[in-house]
Amino acid sequence: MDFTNIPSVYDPKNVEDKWYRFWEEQNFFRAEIDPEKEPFTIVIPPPNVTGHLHIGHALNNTIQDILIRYKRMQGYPTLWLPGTDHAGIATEAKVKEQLAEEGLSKYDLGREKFLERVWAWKEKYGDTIVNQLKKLGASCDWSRFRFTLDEGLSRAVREVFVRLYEKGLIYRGDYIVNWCPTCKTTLSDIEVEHEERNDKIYHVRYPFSDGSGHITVATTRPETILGDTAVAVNPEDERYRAHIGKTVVLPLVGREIPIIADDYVDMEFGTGAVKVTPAHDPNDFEMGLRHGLPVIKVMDEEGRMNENAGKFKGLDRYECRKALIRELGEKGYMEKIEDLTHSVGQCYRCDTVVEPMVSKQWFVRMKPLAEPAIDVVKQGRVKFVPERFTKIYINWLENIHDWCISRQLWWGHRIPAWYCQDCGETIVSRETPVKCSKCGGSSLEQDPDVLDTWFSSALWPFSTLGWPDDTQDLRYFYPTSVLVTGYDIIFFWVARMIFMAMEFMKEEPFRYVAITGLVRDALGRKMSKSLGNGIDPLEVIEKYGADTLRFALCTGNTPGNDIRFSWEKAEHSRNFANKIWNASRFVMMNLEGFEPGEPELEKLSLKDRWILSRLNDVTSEVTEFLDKFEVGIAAQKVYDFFWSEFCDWYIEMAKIDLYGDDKNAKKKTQRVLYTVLERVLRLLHPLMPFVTEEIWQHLPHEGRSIMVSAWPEFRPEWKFEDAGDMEILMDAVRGIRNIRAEMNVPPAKKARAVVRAGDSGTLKLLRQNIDIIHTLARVSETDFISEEDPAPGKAMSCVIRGAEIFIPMEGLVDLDAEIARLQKEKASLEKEISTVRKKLTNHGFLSKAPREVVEKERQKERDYIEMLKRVEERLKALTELG
RNA sequence: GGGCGCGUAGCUCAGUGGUACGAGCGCUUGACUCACAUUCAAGAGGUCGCAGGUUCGAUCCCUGCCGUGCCCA
Repeated sequence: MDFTNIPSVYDPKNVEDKWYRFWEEQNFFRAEIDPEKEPFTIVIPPPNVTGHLHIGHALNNTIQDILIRYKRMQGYPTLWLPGTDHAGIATEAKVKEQLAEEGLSKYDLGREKFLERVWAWKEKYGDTIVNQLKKLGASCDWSRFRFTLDEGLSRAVREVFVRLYEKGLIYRGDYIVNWCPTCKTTLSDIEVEHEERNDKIYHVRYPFSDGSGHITVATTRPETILGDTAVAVNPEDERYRAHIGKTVVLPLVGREIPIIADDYVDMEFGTGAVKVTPAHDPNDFEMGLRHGLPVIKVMDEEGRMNENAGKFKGLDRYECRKALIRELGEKGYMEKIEDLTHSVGQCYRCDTVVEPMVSKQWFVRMKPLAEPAIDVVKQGRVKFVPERFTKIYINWLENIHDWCISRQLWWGHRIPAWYCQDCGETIVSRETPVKCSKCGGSSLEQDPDVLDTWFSSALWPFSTLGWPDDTQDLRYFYPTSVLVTGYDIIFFWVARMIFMAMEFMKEEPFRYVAITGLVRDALGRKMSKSLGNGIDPLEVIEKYGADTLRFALCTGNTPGNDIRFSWEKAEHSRNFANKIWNASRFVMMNLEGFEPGEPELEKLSLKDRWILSRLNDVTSEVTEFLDKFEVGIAAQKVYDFFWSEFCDWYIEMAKIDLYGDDKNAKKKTQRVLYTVLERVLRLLHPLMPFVTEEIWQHLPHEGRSIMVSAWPEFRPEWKFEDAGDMEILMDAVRGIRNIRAEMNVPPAKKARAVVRAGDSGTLKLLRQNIDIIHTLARVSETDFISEEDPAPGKAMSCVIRGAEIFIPMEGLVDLDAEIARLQKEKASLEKEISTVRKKLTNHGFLSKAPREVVEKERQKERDYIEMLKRVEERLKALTELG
């Protein structure tokens, strides 16, 4: 076969789609149950169904695919279960935007029509992200694809809701919740983001009812004055003790409210007296409960003042604030206004300032559910990688509040609760009830709200495998092996999956949680639309290929740490893909007459033993690091080996045999080249699936695809004692190259060399492998002289372990320069010797350090002394010559 | 206020109780050498944040401090 027509630049276009199609057609992604074997399972963190692939997805899914491909090659029945999430708020927002362009609101359409629109939207865009994952090379089992709103998962959601309700772990009640006036829905506590803001704090006088003066309270939200039902002070506060029990008149409102004492009040903050608005502040709400205060809600769901706000009714909360400030000032109630920096809660979706509000909602009682979820992690049955996230997780669950799960949206799982219009009974049921279980009435109305999207994704690891049915998949693939996700959703998702799994499966949902960091831009900034600094992964794929994107995302990646991504980085990875391509091209071009087979051990030369030995090391290392989810280090190891050792050294040395006359040597070298290349391609496959497949299919191979070939293993017979001797030869080559470079010897001009070896071992080593030095250092011939022979006069020299090499320069030598160079080398050797000696004369070191370490130092000392001796002799000779 | 991460070559980051082996980019010098100029060769460049402690030995372990970023309250 003629390989010379293979282009010298790798072009991923066509190649990638071709192989993805091939893998799919061959059913390689499909997980098959094999009861004899232990499975390896990952469930995908389901992306938003109408979303598109961003760089964070690319990173996260690349890591999953690497682990899946690696384990698949190791022979595990491997399942990567894909799917998408209906993403209530986000999806509704998009469809609402679309409607707005037509001048419509979702209320204009009504629930049913609106949902039709959303489903249509989902049909249109739901495949986008799936196709993008395929572009990335994701080897998901698409036959098991799930969507959080599909029938099976919806059944799981209902089942969980009903069981928790029956157990008393889900309840409905009037509590303070976070309300987003833009999204017009409640939010759970973690959906509120706190941000420091520069604001004002208003000191307002509340006159005593008896006319004996006033008490001053401080607030950042004056509009809530309208809903105040008390003023609170700390019982220990001397300033106010006498006033406790009195009443004050609420400015502009006229309502008489009591002054109460409560430990919660911070005497140091503001004036030490606080207004209490149970309907619009979580702490005030608690205080209201303790003191039996009335709850007066003054705002509606759009953040406008309601009928309880009197003449302010209809004003937006901020307009109302302005109006109140003006009027309080005019009427002499405003004592002062100060600047204040405090943190303000905002909606994580739309950044609107969240309004705490009392409202009737559904909640999950968290304490009983949190405990097993804490225990399972403490017992190490679920392990976070890196470990430090364990503490964050446990700390959160230990301080958890009840979870508000009802959302005032239409897109989602409707709450399976019905209210009897006749008797007011609440019916929670798996099936839609036809009549009231209490009064038998048939006018039942289902709760209009839907569940928090995270409620359904919390069930993901088992609902996707068929739960609540006892399916084969569930029995075999659960618990899953590892969850790969970002630290930003540990609370949202990871914790919730764990407590739901402990409640319903009585077993952890996954053994490991591999945490990834954020992908930032080249300057370390978060990628964002507003900054315009985002990099579209599809653009990277389009330009450089998916392998390049994957590799670029892996290198320098440490679990749990943020990484930076830039086009430069992508280019470097592209170069690596091209390097693999060209090295493979070289091997293929030199396989003429190749007879497949293992390299015959007894025929191997030092360079062969060295590269096989290094391949062995790298195989172990890559395996070990992938097992620890350290894809960054694994990538680095295989990169270094491939580029620096295989390409820069072994291939260059292999040319000696390939282009030489010894047919046997050629045959042997072909086998080594092939073996190393083929195995390193397999090591690379999980990282760069496409280019490795493309090349592998061109190479002689057994099996249908590299993706289902066996993961390479350490081979004991490739462990060679003398492999390290290669380093001496490499030092010799580097030394001569160095001399040539310093003396500006043109690359085309071959040099002569004289070797003076100190011991027979080194002499033999150099003699046997002199062709390596000749080829790589461009030396035409070498004379070997003995210890007793004088060194060549006008020559440059380099000292390696056990020998020195001279390059006669025929009068071109700049003696002074050479002397200066040697003196520098002498000084550096002397420094080394002095540090080594310091250790070797230290009794503590000699008696306490491990013997190998001491012996290593001794050997070092011997080597350095010998090298120093040679340098000194050389210096002396040159000085005399000068 | 509590918790956590980071601080190593000009830049971006790896890394380990035993001389920092670092890597990429950048920089200097040379080469279109028959796989690759998306390349090859050679080189310069670091008190591994500061101060203590543990240890025969610490960049890597402990304590404090400084700078920086994040999470939670």
